[in-house]
Amino acid sequence: MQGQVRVRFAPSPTGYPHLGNIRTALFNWLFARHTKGVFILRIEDTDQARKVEGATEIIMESLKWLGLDWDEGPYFQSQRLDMYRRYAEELVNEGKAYWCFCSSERLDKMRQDQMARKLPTGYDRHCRNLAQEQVQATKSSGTVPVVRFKSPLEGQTTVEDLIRGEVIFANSTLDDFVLLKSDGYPTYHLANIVDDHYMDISHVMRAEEWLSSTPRHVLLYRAFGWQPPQFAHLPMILGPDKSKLSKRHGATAINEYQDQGYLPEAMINFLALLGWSLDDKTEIMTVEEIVKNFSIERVSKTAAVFNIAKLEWMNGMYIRALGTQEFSDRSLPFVERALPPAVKRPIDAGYLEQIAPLVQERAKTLSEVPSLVDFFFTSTVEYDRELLWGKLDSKQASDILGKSIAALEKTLAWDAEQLEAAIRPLTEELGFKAGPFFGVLRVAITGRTASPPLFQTMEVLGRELCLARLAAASDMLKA
RNA sequence: GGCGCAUUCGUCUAGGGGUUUAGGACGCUGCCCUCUCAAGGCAGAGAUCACCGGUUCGAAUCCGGUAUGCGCUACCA
Repeated sequence: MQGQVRVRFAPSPTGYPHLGNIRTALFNWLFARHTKGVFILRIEDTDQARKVEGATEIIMESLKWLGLDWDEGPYFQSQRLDMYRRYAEELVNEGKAYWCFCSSERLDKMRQDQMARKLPTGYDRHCRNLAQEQVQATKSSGTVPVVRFKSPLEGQTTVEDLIRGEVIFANSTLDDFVLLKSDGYPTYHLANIVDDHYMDISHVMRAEEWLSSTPRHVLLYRAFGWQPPQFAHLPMILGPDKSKLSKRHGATAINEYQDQGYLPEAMINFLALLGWSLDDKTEIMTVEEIVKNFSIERVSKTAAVFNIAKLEWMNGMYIRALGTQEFSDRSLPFVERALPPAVKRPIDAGYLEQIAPLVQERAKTLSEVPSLVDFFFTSTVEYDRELLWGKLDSKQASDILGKSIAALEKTLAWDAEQLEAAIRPLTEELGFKAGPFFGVLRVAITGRTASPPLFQTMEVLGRELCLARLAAASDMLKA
């Protein structure tokens, strides 16, 4: 299939995928979907030492959560060891690579030395020209070698980058990097090139940190006689201190955002805008719109600082756009998980749905919902009695409560309209403004000074609970 | 130290030589709405487009240099 776009997301399972990784996955996916191409998932598990148990599963779950479905894979490099070894040996046989027996001690010392003398660091090519017999002898003595690539000593290598243009590297700055490690695993460089070629990858879209090693990759393609794919190095995502985003910056793993109640659709929208833009004004977009409009030409060159305040805003926008039922359903697991243990389970979904419209526009994340709705579920509410009167005094609060209880006891239809009709006239009667007056009732009923509108809250809470809480407040003032 | 990339409001960004008194968004401030908190509406502050030279009638936009930031510099990816 000539001309078809084939891209891949190739994470290494050395940890949970963070925002930067996922943004890379997203851009690849967007490009594939936009071009009706193929999106491939490949797990680059060639580092046995840093491998993290369960990371592959989390990677796949995260992609699924966001709706980034892949068409092929997951492929695992650890299952293709023979192939990499074969290609490494092929290069050795052709004189384009060589066996290196240098111990890590020697390498360390060499590096220390170079740094101390302020010289560029890099392998000193000690084993580059070993005689055939020497290689055989050392091998049979039991020393396990690595395979190193024979980088050209002079000339330059040009990388064509779709985002950055032509980037030129002097070959003298490239050392003889390792292709095959002594444990039989390939390095990233080898496995990556072999796989990208073998999988017929048309575009390599990855983070900018890879730009420096791209000339090595170009050289490798050339050594194999293969056509390199097109490269596009994406701008990096930075923490507030402008350094590469990492665990140091707090929550960076994508699944933490899921736990914190961010919606996948908001996450996609936000991440898409980190390094890409549609125009000078459009920000809220559906995935379909993003897919339709995505292009590498509009990817920016400059690194972006991850701005969580804007993510929160955007998530709030998406939450408010949800239907009540949808919002309620998606909040349920969070409520189930975070409400006090005393609240009986399972949580009444129907009741939650009644509450939902009252809190929906007040939540920036789903994980805030439990703390917004808890007083609807507990039998009583707790608060400091001073809260009850606020700027008034306890005597006034006591009057307000007494009169309100009396009026409410006579109210038969317990809906917001009737409740307001019963209470509001009292404010004038007793000479208070509505604010402070309702404030007393609000604290008595919800236990807090900020809540959804009073009468709607009372309607949902029901006559019995409301009267009980008002009575409790009244008693509290007498005590 | 070497190599590479980048540089527009605090942050995300628009801008591809004259339409720019540099536009939008988040955040911030104020006002309106209002029973509180939100949401919403309106207004405002906030960028000598890193700096210095050059090209041009004209530069945020093109070209050099400098500075700063970041990345890479592993038998990690």
